[in-house]
Amino acid sequence: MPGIKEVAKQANVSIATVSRVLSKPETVAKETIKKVLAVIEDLNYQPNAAARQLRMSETTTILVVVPDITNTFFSNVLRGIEFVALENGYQVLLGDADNNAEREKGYLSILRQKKAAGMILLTAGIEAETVEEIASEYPVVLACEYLEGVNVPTVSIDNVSSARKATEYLINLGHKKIGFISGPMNSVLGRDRMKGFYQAMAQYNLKVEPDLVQEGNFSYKSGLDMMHKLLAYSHPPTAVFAANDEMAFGAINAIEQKGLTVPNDISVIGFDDIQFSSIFKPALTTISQPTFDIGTKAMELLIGLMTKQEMEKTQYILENKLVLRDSCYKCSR
Amino acid sequence: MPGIKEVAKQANVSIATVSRVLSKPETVAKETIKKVLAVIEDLNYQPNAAARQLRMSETTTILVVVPDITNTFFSNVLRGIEFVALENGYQVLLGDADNNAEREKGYLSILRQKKAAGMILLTAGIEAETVEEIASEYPVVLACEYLEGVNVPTVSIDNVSSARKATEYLINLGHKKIGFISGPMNSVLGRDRMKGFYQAMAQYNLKVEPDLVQEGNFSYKSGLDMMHKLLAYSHPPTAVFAANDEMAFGAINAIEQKGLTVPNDISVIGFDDIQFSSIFKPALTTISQPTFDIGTKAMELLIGLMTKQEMEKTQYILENKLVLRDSCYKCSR
DNA sequence: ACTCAAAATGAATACGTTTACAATGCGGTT
DNA sequence: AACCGCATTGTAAACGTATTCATTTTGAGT
Repeated sequence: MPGIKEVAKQANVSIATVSRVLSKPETVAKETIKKVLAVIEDLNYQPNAAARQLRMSETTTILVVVPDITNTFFSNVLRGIEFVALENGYQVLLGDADNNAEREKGYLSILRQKKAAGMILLTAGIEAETVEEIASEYPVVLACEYLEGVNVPTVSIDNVSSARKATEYLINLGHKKIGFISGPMNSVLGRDRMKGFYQAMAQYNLKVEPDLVQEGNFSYKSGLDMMHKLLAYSHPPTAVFAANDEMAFGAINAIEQKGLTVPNDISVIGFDDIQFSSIFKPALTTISQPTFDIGTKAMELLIGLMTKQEMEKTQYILENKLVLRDSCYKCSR
Repeated sequence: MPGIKEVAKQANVSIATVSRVLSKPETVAKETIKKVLAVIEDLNYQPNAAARQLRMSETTTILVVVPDITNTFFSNVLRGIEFVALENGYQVLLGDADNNAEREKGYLSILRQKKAAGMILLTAGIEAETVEEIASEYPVVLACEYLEGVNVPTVSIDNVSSARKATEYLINLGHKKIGFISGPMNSVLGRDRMKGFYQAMAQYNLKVEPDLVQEGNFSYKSGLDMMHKLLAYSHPPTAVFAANDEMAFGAINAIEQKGLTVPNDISVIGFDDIQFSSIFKPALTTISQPTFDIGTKAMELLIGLMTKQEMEKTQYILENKLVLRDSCYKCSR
């Protein structure tokens, strides 16, 4: 409630001095600083953010757009972002796109209104060119997804090679008939992981049967449904690669509903290594992403952009690893 | 980039009319509106949020403080909040307290700087009196937790009676030696749920053995550890009530690690009904909270406070229900 | 054609800061 | 004594918008 001029009056100085005490203390006499600080403390004065922002034309808020806040994978990245944001005096504005490209687009106005100084996109439901256009005007970094040919600072893992790695693991276990439950084809993530699957199969001269590739939408239910579809074929796969963990859980439960067991009858591998993957039974073999690190790195990158620092590098591919647990086993057939 | 005066110049009107076109269109001629709107469209003009906020001394941002963004229980509430926030033109600023009261306190300055018009607390790590003090100065609503004797608008479930209900269910199944894995005693949630447990036991004249009550911290690992402790006693319980689902998972996995099965050897009931509870095996019997609704209701309440509407009611206790799944069974001993 | 109320517009101010610039005071140098 | 440089402080102007008040335009009624 009290403004800077109230402080100035009580401290018997000009408002300029008060302002300086807060932002450039080295230019004001120690004696005065002490006096002013005392009044500030006394009145519990806090500078008005809007006024400061207007004057300086810069804000300390940034926007993070998440496809689904409920997914622990994303919320972990978010945690990383918030962590370094806070450390550097930034606040994060949350935009839950709810898997809806239109809603995602709506958040862009926040940048235009200068309510946020920059943005981190945890997904790209919107078209690549729109992203590039926005990025040319405002500080933007892409996390989790790598957009081919788009020159926007990015931090992610290599989804293609990771998916290849997962598939190879299954192949090396002796599996030949391998099913794939993909993510939605309209997402980069979905397409990249599928690409990796095909690469691995081709590399080992294994034929991928179109019937054994089903498109899910990253949800538990789609994993369950698609697995049931796969099980209905005359020659079901001996191993299944699900493009994320939640779908893998669905697949496993579908298999068990049919009276079969994982990994003895069918092996299942997932992707992401969310929290529950190690709690689930059987514990899920999966690709682990450094979610927290993706978040911190993305935020560091964004800070670099916003403060116009010279950047040695703007594309980061973080390491991921295959974590071996109990849901895969050697092929017995 | 273009300001209101650029629009004014190109439309050949004063900045006042441009402003009016945006905020009070009914006071300006249709002809002019069309002209101005065209220029706005053309220049892709967006009003500067900081300037507007400074002039009107009100912002459309609200702050939500979450104890742990990673917990799907809270992220679901958050989703509800964001949903109605967006619908009403508000943005939500995220504060992840990371289960740290100090960090939680730090977010209060955001209110003082007027960066946010109000706040929703999804937890109360800070003391009740601090909350009340803040609430007397700014619009604040409490969600998820009910603070005894604190007159702050609240939406939650009745944790005490729900915990009682869960315990009663176990008792009616014939269990007498019932263990309890509590939440942390420094949280209201933890204390309330324990209170319910004791009430039910007392009501049925069952003795609660101090050894069978263990304090966890709502994490999977603490559930696992505490259950191992319970199993180590000479007369382990035949049923266990875990104060949240994650600890229940830990308990179940601990039981199975000992070669026992749930629910045949020991029944386990949880609390919250997070997403994973129906996926887990055995599917978890638990108390289901209307998380999304808690979020929407809390945000509606906050909007009411911020717009100074007359409120018929400021304390909401939402319904919860016991969802029966596969982790509990009749006592065989 | 003239009047007058109502409708539409413009000029000017305030919101609470930061900061460029000017003003002041002080000690030391010539 | 006059002057200079430096440290400290104050004055005033901006930032982009909303709004009060005054002014102009419009249109209906005579």
